[in-house]
Amino acid sequence: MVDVARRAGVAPITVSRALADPAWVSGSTLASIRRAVAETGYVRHAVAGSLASKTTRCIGTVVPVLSNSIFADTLQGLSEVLEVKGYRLLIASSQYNPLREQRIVEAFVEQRVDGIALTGTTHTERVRAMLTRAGIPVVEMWNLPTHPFDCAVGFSNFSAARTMVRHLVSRGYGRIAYIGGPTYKNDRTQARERGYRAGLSEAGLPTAEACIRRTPFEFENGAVALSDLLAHDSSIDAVFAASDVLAVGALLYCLRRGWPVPGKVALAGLDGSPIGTLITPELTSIRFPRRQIGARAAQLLLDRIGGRAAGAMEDLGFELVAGGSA
Amino acid sequence: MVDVARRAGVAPITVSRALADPAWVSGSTLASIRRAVAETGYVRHAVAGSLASKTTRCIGTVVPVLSNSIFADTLQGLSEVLEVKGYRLLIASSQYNPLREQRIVEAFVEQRVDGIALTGTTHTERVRAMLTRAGIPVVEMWNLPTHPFDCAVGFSNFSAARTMVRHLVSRGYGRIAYIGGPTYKNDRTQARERGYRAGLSEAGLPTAEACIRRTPFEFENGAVALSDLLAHDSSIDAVFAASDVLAVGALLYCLRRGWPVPGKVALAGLDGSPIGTLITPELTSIRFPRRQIGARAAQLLLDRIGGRAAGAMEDLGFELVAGGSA
DNA sequence: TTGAAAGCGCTAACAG
DNA sequence: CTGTTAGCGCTTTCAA
Repeated sequence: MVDVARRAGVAPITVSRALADPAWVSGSTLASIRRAVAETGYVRHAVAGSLASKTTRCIGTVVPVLSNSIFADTLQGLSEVLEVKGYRLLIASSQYNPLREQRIVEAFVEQRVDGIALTGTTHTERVRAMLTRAGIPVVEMWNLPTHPFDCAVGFSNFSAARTMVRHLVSRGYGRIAYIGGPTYKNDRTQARERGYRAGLSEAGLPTAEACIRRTPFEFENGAVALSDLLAHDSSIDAVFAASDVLAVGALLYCLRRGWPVPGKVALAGLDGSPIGTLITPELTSIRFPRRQIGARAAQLLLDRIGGRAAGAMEDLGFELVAGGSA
Repeated sequence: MVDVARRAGVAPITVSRALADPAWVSGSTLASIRRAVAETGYVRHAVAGSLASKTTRCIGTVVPVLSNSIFADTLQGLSEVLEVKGYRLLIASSQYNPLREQRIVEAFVEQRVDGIALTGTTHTERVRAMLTRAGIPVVEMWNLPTHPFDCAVGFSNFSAARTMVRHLVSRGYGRIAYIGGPTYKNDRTQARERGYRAGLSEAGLPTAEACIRRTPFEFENGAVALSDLLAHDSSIDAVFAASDVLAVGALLYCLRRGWPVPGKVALAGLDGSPIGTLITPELTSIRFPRRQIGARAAQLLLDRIGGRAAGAMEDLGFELVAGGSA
């Protein structure tokens, strides 16, 4: 920067200003600085800039996995909003492990990110302590926390699951099994499972542990779980999978076996993935504004960084999509 | 750090050493520093550290999109290898746009990343110039460059596509249409399309522009392209989609219409996505070591950072998976 | 094994 | 609109 300044015949701080906002310097000064930058191939040293300005214009985010496209949409929403404001998004995946999330958050705090977006509401004590102490704006996404950290944007995973069970009951299904994700330290899968149980019990239907499977979100696991459920209880007439990945896996399994759906067994999912609407029969599911969750999360962080009040909590809701699978 | 040092009764530099590598200080010193860190809640300031040490221990990577799980696997491979060595992965998506890639690379250089992993071999002149000038180790992934930058790891997209056409020809198909991705500034889709044409021409089959569709990688686009192809030429007996997303979309469309596959039309894809093996009929496709591409890319970057020679080029190959769809 | 001194390259604050 | 001064918080280098 000193070199550029010398060439342009100005002080370094003027180069700094010209680069930060061209409107801060006169037209002729800007032109000579631009020329000097081009001639020298100068590239701003953002690390030094951040140290001096005490701001990195970086936002960190933790998603469980990158391989599930539902989070990709949220990341897209986050990055679109942040990009416009000149913020950069640092993405990391926790593999559904709070300790990995903790390590990621530690790194984010060390890097002095200006804000953090977390997936879910399950975090270690140390994560809570570090973020509180560091005073970094935080937004929790994809579920509505009972003990919010700061801001949150998502929907009620509990209500979504219960709504689906109500729908299945209204369609006349009475033996509704459940395939969910692993519930260990996962607020969203826990809420969905509670929603399933609540839906059954309010319909006066029994919940049997034997009609519940918990398995990682992979297509094939949906198939395995379904086959296992039906092998153990042939009276099951509907299976609610708390994720479209599992539901699609189960549906493809039925098609492979030549079983009619919902003739042999009705199927329903949760997520509203694009593939669910293309498959035959169309998958009954629940759709969430996935990209919007990210976009609003970004906006809430920017608001907080801009000094606006904390504690915002936004429920973006969900929508049941009735397909032919149930 | 000064506070921590004072509490521990040592100089700041000793704290710095203890945090960087516990083996650099004596056991008792380490203990008192650890205590002081815990008492004060001190968190290392990585930005200041990077400025002083001229290394960020960050690697930047650019993928086209996050929503396609094929890149998620590569990112997983990258991050697993880097994590072990204490490097952090910065992820950004270019949306298949070289100018967006350029902006991302500019930001990476400003942040002084220690290495960069790019998807594909199509880059702007400015990207090449910046990276060369900055002397940052670079690895190109997913295709083998004719004019490599530095290192590369991938496979021949051309050969993969040609191999699939040969397979279809060997199965007796003679009117093979093609659904590919947009070829504008995309070396991989270009190579695949060339492979398709080469496969046809070496079999003595004509290539007709009317039998080619180019469309973004979305399930539904595969359906639209297939329906369009068949509407224009009912003699088509096989369709090769240069991506499983498009192929699965096309296959689901056939199932929706009640068309037998391959009875009505044979289908083949490219990518080896998990869903292709679960669908009925199983999708004929070509599988790549997606995670391995990332893992090797990371290792090549680490080697370069460690001072080892540049210019490594690794062909990780591919494997044809014959399913019932063709 | 530990410490003192000297920056890393930039921007905030204030002044003109 | 532009410049001067004084750090930001750490690590390198050299020395003890």
